[in-house]
Amino acid sequence: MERTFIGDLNQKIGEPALIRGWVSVRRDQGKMIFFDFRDMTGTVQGVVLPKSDAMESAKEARTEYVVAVTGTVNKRPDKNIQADKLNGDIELQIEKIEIINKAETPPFEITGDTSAINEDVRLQYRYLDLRSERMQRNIRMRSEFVQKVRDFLFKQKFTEIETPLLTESTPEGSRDFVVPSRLNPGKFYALPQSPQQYKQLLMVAGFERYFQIARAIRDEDLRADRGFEHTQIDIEMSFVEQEDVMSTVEAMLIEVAESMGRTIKQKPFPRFTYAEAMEKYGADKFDMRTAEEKESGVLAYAWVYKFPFFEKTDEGGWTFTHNPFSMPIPEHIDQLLKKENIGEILTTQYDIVCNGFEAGGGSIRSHDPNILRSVYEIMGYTKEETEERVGHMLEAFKYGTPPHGGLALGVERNLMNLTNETYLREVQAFPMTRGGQTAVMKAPKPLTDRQLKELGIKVDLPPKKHD
RNA sequence: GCGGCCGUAGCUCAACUGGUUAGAGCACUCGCCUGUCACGCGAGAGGUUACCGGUUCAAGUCCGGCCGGCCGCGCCA
Repeated sequence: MERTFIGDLNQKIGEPALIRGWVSVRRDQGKMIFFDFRDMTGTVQGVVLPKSDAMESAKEARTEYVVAVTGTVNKRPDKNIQADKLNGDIELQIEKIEIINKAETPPFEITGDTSAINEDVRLQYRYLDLRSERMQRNIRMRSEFVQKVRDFLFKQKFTEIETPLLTESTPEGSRDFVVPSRLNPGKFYALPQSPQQYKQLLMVAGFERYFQIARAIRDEDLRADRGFEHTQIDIEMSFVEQEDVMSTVEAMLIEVAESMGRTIKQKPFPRFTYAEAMEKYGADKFDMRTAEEKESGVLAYAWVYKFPFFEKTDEGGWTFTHNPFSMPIPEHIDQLLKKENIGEILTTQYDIVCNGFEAGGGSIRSHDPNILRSVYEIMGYTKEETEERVGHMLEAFKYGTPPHGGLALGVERNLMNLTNETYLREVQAFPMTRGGQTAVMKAPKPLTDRQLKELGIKVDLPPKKHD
C-alpha cells in the first residue's frame, strides 16, 4: 500500500491507509490503546481495538518510536469529535503496527512548547527540539517566507546569484571571521559580513536586478536578536533612485506578509526622517503598535531615511554611520565633494523598521568614483590607503557603471515578527549559544597538530585559569 | 571586556534565619483499566545539589574560586 500523509487522511474516510511517522503519545487503556501519530504534515489519533492483531506490537510501541501503521480511516463517534484539532473528526483504526525503529526516552518532553526548557539542553538535542510543534511551525514559516520573497522577485525580473563565502576582509565594518589559506600560508580569507561589494560588481556586470538569500557573518558578541550568522534577503537594482528601491521592497513585504495572512498596520508605510524618528521615538527603530495590535500579530512597518552620512570618531575624525559606498542625498553631493559641513551631510540610506526591529536597510550607492574617494578622504585615508582598500571598486566603476542601489532584509528579524518570537534562535534550525558553541556539535574545537602545521599556524594562548 | 540573573532527579521546580534519611509534578518501568485524547488509578526506580576549596559541631543554603547558560552594556559599516 502507498503511504498517505497524515494531513491527507481526511480524504480517505472509510478506506484503508498506510501512514509512516513517529509515536507522539500513547494512551494505554489495557484492552484498548490510543496513539497520536505524527509525521511532517500533522498528527492523527490511532486506536487499537480489543483483541486486535495489532495489540502485541502496540504494547511494545513507545513515545518517539518510528512506525508504519496500517488501518482504516474512520469518522469518530460524535461525542469524541475534537473540532479544533487537525484530524479531530477522524481516527485510524489500527490493523497493524510495524516498529521501524525504537527510540530512547527523549531527554525532555517534545509534545508541548519547549520554550520553558533549558536552552542548552534544547540545543544539545536540537534535532528533538525541532520535532516540537512550535519549532516545526517556525522553521516551516521561514521556508514559506523565503519562497514567497523569491516568487515576488522572480516576477520582477530579478536574478538569483551566489557570491563567494571565502573572500576579502571588509574595509571597516565589524570584526571579520577569518579562514586560513593552506595554499597561501600566513594569509587569510574573511567570511562576508555582507555581499555588498560583490552585488555592486554585479551591477557593473549588467545583471541590473540581483538578489541572494545570503549568509552574513560577523564576529561580534551575541544578543537575543543577533547571532554570528544571519541570513539576508540581499537585493540590488540598477537605474534606480531611492524611491524605486523603497517602493519595490515595500510592495514585496506587503505581498509576502498578506499572503501569509498577516495584517499590516499602515499602508503605504509611514516615513520618518532620522531626525523625526529621534524626536518622536528617541531611536531609529521603534514599535508603533498598540497593545491590541501586538496581541493580534499586526505588522507595523515604517521607513527611516535621511540619516547623517558621517559621525565623529572618538579620536575626533569622521567615520560613516552606515555604509561608505552610499551616495549622499542629491542636494549634498556638492558638499561631500568639497568636504564641507561634513556633520550635516545626509546619506541616501533608508532603513525599514518593523515592530521595534530594524528589519532591513540599504541605500543608493555611489557609482561615481570621485564620491567614493571623497568619502574615504573625509575619513582620513590617504590616496594610497583608499586605493588599497577599495581600489578594485574604483577601478570597476570606470567601465560604465549604472546608477544603482539596494537593500538587505534580515530573514531572522522578519521571521521573529511573523512568528512572534523574542529570540532569533527560535527561528534558526541550528543556532549557537551566546558563548559561540554550536548546537549538537561542539564547535569550535582545536585543530590537530597536523592541520596546524599544514596551515603554518602556531597557537600561543595565555595559560587558562583553573583552581 | 563590564554588570545582572541562574545552575538541586531525564525535564520543570521546592527545600524557612545553616539543622534528621534533599521533596513534588511530569517523564520512565511494572500492575490494573473497553472511548481516551496532558487518559485515569496503584506501586517502583531515579540525586557526587555543576565543579574545587573554605567557614562551622553541622552547608543545597554562608564565603572564595572556577566552569557553564541566559539578559543587558561595550561592540555590532
